[in-house]
Amino acid sequence: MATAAAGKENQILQAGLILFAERGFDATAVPAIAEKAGVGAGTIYRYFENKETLGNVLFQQCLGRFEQTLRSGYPADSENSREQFQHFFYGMVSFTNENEHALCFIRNHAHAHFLSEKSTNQFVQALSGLHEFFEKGKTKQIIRNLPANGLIAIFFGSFMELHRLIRAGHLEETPELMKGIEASCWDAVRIHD
Amino acid sequence: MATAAAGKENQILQAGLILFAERGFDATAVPAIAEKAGVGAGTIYRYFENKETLGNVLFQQCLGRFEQTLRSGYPADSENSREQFQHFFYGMVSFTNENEHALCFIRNHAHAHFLSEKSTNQFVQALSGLHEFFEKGKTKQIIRNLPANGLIAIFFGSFMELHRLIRAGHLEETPELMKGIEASCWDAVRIHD
Amino acid sequence: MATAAAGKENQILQAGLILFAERGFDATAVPAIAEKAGVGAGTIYRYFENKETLGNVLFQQCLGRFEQTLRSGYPADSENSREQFQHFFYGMVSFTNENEHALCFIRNHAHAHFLSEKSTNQFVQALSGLHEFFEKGKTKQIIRNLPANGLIAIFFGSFMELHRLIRAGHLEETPELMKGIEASCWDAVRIHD
Amino acid sequence: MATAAAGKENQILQAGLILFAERGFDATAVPAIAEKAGVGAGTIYRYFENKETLGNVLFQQCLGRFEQTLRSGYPADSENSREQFQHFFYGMVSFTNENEHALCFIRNHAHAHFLSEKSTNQFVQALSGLHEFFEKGKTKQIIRNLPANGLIAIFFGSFMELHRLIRAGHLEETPELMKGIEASCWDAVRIHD
DNA sequence: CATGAATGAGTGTTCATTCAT
DNA sequence: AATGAATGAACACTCATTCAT
Repeated sequence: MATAAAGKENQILQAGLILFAERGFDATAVPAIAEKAGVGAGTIYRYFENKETLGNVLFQQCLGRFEQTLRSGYPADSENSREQFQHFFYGMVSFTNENEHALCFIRNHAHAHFLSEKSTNQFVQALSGLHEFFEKGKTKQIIRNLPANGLIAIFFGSFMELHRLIRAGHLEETPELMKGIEASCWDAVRIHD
Repeated sequence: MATAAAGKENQILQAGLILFAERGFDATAVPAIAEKAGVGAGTIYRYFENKETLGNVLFQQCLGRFEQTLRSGYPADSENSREQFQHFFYGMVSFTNENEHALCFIRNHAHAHFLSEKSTNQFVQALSGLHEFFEKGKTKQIIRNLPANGLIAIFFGSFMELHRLIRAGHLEETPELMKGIEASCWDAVRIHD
Repeated sequence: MATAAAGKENQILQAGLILFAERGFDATAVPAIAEKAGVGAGTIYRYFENKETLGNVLFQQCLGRFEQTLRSGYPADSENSREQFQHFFYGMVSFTNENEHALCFIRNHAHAHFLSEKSTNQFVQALSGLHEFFEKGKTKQIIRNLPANGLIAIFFGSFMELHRLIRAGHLEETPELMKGIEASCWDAVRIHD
Repeated sequence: MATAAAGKENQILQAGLILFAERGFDATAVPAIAEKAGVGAGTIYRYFENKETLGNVLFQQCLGRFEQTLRSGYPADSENSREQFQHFFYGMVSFTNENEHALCFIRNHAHAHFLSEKSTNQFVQALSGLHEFFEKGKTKQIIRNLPANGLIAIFFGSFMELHRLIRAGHLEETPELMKGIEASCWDAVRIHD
């Protein structure tokens, strides 16, 4: 079967993602990943040089998918900043729903010791769309005059924390709630008359 | 000597806090804590049952101090919600400045595997002042009609992420910046006319 | 194809010899042998039961070739012991030159843990010509009255150590040097008037 | 007990020496050393950075003792070269008797992959007395005109091989035998009239 | 026949924890 | 009370060997 090999690699990546997201990188044993992936412990080392490499591949893969989600369908030419912001917001929502552990993993390991420079750069890269949006918005006097990475932090930090609450069951993800949160985030970053 | 013992305990707590904040709980070795604390490795086990206990004590202590900071001087009777909000905001700011590693540690371990139920509850408890503030504000039609823990998440998440940027040197903590951030956070949670 | 199979077996033997000689048996991985031999790792197990067997086959083969070299052209009927000794000496010299890694491998693994009894016996067997020569020489009062295996040890030990020096580049193999060494070895084992 | 700590280190060194000498460095597992030494596996790492370090410490220690044996009581001022040579020979004999596994270990690992440069230098250093002796002997026209390291190889190689035979029980170490071997080695390196 | 992906026992090493001092 | 040497279970990782293809 041609998919067998790729299958194993994916099983390892998936198992690693779940365990890293749930327990953290340092608290996850390689044999535990192997067991969850349904492969032998040695098999992991056929696909990844070591545990750190697996962590970095996973990190970059998640960020790549995240960036993809934010970019695809972005109304770049629109003059409606709010519409663009909503694209980002609901893009992130759908990303979290489609990639159950990805954002959790990214969030908890965004500044972890095992990350390579490439991984760190990927993080900046993934948010470059938002960065650009905020910069443009500031020149158009629509977005608050704060450093763009600060604005990203406000938006991203809020979102992450809310995401956790929802995942933990402390908040129910209803359309109304999401609408309220989106409005809140928007009001946090925009200029008010 | 009673103070000597208390001194050792504090040295251990301080060393543990710094290392847990900088490297993470799992990546920190107990002997490393002992060395930084200037005590023998075995001494740690005279004051704390095990590494997890030390982690939990530290977590609860930090949150206790955090809660204290938010509570002390709170203008509970004021009718000016904005003033109350500013108290929270600048309380958090001064807390981070006075407790260099505390918020970092809390942030990175807020949902760690080693936390006891008591620690988790302490987290909720520490934010209960904010919770109350938001609930009252909602009845007064000043605060957005979102679940209080959601509002906390927005405020706290933003603040944490910004704190990281500042600590990493990517953002400079100037009075203007803090004023801008405070306004942003306020606009995120309040109702706009 | 019969030759193809034999070809593979020889490739494996050759690769194994080189790596065992250079790195040692224990420090050589089977997949490394496979790679050097240009065959799949599994193929090795088609020709050899396991790594130990490969080591033993190699050991015996090298010793067999060594014995062959010493035997062929030996002036058995000569009354000139020195001439016979020179045959052994220069036979060993030419063997080392024609079998770059064989003596190295033999030397470093002459008493290795993986050797079977048969391999050990082969070692004695390979030197039986020398043994006989020394025994005869002793009865003829030409060779020193020491146990034959002791005389072999003196001759063989010297030769091996010199061989290493030459291979390591610490000594240059010139005809004069070889002549001097031969004389030295001969003086070590013969009776002096 | 003051000797307890030093005792452990010595137990580890002794156990390591025996196992490395008998089985070889690569074929010896660290837990096996620990077991033979009667200590926990982790204890080895309190005294030695890693297995390689243990190997190098052992190598240097053995060579140090060897050099000491050769140096102590050496009749440096004697004009009698034969007497000096006998000092070396019987020094080596007594060294092998007093340090059962040391020479075996040195011999089998004299060019092993794990040796540091310092260890390699120590090897040269340990034989520097012999080197000097041979060089002086050559100028005095007593020693054969061969490179000194070649002469060392002849002497050392013979001795090593004989040592193995004796240790394996294939040769009995009697005074007569040793006298004969000494004479043989001397005749190997000296100039004959 | 030949392969090389897959395995898991075994390796060297770390570290939370204990305990004799 | 305080220590830190000692421990051994658990870790990340390797490699001889197997077997489906």
